[in-house]
Amino acid sequence: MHELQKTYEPKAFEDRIYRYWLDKGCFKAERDPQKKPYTIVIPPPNITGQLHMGHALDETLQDILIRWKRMSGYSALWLPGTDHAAIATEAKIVEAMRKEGITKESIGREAFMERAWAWKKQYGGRIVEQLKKLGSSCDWSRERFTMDEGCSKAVKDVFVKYYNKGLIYRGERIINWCPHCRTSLSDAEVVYSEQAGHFWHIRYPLTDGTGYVEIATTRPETLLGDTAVAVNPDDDRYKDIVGKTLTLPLVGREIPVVADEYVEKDFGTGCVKITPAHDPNDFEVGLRHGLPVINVMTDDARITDDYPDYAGMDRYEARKKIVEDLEKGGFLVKVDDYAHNVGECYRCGTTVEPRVSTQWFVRMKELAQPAIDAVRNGDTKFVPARFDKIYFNWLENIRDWCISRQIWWGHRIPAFYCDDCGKMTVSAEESCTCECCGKPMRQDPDTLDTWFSSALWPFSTLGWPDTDAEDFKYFYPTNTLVTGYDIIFFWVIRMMFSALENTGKVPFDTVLIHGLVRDEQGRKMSKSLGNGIDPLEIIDKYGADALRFMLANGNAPGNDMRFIEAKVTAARNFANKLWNASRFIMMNLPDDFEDTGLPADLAPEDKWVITRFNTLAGEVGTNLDAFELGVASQKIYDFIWDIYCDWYIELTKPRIQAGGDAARSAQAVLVWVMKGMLRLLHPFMPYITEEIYQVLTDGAEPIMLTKYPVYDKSLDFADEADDFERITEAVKAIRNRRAEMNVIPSVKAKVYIETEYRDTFEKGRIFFEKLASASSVEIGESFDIPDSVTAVTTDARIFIPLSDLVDREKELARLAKEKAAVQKDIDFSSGKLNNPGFMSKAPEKQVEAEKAKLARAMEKMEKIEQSIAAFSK
RNA sequence: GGAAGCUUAGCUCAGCUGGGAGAGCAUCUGCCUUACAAGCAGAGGGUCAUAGGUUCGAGCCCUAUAGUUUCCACCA
Repeated sequence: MHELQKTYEPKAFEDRIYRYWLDKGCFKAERDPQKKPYTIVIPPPNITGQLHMGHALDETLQDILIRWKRMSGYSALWLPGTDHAAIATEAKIVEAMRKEGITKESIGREAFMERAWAWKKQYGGRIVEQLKKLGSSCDWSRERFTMDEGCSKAVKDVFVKYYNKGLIYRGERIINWCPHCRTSLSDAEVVYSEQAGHFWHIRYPLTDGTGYVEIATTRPETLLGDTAVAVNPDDDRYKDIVGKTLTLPLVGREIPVVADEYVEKDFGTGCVKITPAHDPNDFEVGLRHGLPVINVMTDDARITDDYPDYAGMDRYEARKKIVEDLEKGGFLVKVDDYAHNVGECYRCGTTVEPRVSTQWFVRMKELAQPAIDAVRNGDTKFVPARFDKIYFNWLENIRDWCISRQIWWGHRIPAFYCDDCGKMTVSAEESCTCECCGKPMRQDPDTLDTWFSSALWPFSTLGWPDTDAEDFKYFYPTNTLVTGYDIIFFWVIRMMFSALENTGKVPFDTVLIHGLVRDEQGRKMSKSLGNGIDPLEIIDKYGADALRFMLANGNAPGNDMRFIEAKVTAARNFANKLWNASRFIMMNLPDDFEDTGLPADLAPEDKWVITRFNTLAGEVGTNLDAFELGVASQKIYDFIWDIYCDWYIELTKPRIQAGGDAARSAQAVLVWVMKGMLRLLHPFMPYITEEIYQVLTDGAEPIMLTKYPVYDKSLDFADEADDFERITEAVKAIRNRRAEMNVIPSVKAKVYIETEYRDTFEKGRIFFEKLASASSVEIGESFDIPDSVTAVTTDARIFIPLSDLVDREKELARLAKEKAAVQKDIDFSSGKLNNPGFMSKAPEKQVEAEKAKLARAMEKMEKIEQSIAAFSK
């Protein structure tokens, strides 16, 4: 057995403890038929990622839950893994190659994939190692990756199944295009930000030469692809020109004027240029009116060769040139400043270009409905519940999901084409031969949206599509999904409908939503602001336990929190407090101490602390059941610091110093409560609790595999505990009086306690000496000690004869003030009890409580009045 | 345009199904009382944004208003 070192230094043991858990196989979940399963699948961090505060919060909450459930008798599985992060990873690799002067195209798909896998091998494990520093009790033997064999099989199977059911289709649609990543994006992958732009007003002349219409646009370069101008059918200004044609400036194309409800009469000029290939709304208008779709840009947003004057220019150069040319040609009417929202790629921030192209889509309507129903009928619930509104809102307005990406790193779309006859086959096979021509088919070059595979994560990681897989049968559906509100759209929704469609069950029963960790000023932590705080640095400085406690404590689910270093310091100080308390206990244990549980001969203070601990255990369980982790941790903190350290340890000191049987029973209770509170705290601060427990129990067993305390009726000594508080109340009253009068602790004074609870106070005699600086204690029915300091509690009048310090005037004034305060209590309580409404409508429990309160106040009032009378003599 | 959150002590935030407002930090006063100065004992500090309403009773429920943050939609 090693001893605890004098100061709390988390660095000295955290890594050692983590290895100890790994060596003992503590994280490994067994499929124990005797136990109930409890499963969490980790939101897989990107392999490109570095641990940030968001992860730290997310993992901490999951680890608290999984450790608590594991200690509560569940077969608890926390399944870890990583996400291949298609676009983000490909971007990193392309960037690395660029530095070497290589491009994707120059080395080809196969060589690129080799590089990508090598990159994954080298860096993909980095974030996993960082997770371990936090103390995450993941079952690493079950670690998965979204592109491993099993997950890839699940992806293919789902794709083929969806296709055969008509849930996946391929078609030419307008999609969000990132010219930098050169791929399509889903709606969820576009973020909007307001930007200062311009509104260019341009004249389009009527072909018959009878005039012109004026349109306004924020993107004049798209003029090249205009195939109509639309007006509102009810707009009298333009009634006559509907059906006529215009001559498109610079291009010379003849385009019709069409009438469409989409156009708002009162906005702009009431005339809208229609570019079906480069605007989602225009695309719809185009469909309604059978307009041609003319794509004017390449995949990197340059003008195509069809427009020689602008060919090869990027869209912003082209914009400039086109505006100049319009001006020269007399078509430009005016330019207004205009702030508008611009869509950007969520990965690289490049302005998205809406673009018509052939892509694969998931038909969402049929899939969305069961996902809506599952939350509506409570199969899955959000914590806090308000997030279901966001969920419903998104699902009810969902559009088809564009799942194909024009990148190479990811799951390749399992569709094959025959170049001879044009036949397409969708198949999970590696390769296909054309049914008609018997020739090898060419696989679709595109890959799938990274979220397509993460949507299957809760079941693909457990062995699905093999529905007989033991893990799948035992651990699925999972229980709690812990994630930030910012990825409800990306992930939670897609897991919901994917699980319902493929497994017939919801993927989890609860979604615990947390907020963002912001900086001290409340700003979002971001790379560009450079205000991010590295969790690893914090762990290095204060320990993982302090960071975890800070993240879990005093925060309500779903709310953002600020990262304030002082809060970590406070958590570290708490750990230090616990550390020192355990040192105190251990240095006072005899070498032959045998831990045989609670002794038979419990002192009043023992029953008091045991009762309070027992109550705490009950409350913590209730709070954890309700996912109120912050409330639970606060209660544990309060108990350890205020009850155990500040009171109970002090209360045991007389017995410890006395030695013998008294000391032995005190030691036994100290150890018993210490072990209990270490267990309660363990999910929050796993390292320090394990370290102390190991030393305290001489390495008998890991605390993380012991039983989590729950309320135990046989340990509830409520009446005796309440009785004991007459003593603590009196001690506090004496301390209070002494402090007010600036009497230092080394100045001892005799204490006379006048009370009807003489037995109670007799038992607490020693505490007045040790905790209230009493030189000696007299307990009696009635005292008359002139010129003494008085302290009054509900149950006692206490006289402290510090005659030279007593100022009668001040003392009387103080008593008068106290009297007024108690009088207020009496008025309040009797007011309530005299209120017929309260008496007839309030629950009986309330009425009884109020009566008891009044009785206590009356008792105290009587004592104050006695004291005033004595002083006034 | 639609939706949600927040507004509680100087600061950062808790406050469970409505029953006389709490913590940490900061401030002030004492104290090295041999587990802990990363500590101990005390103190001060709040018309719980505003205005109505429901209720015997409202920080908590309802309505409106103001400020603030965020999400969704996207009128060219």
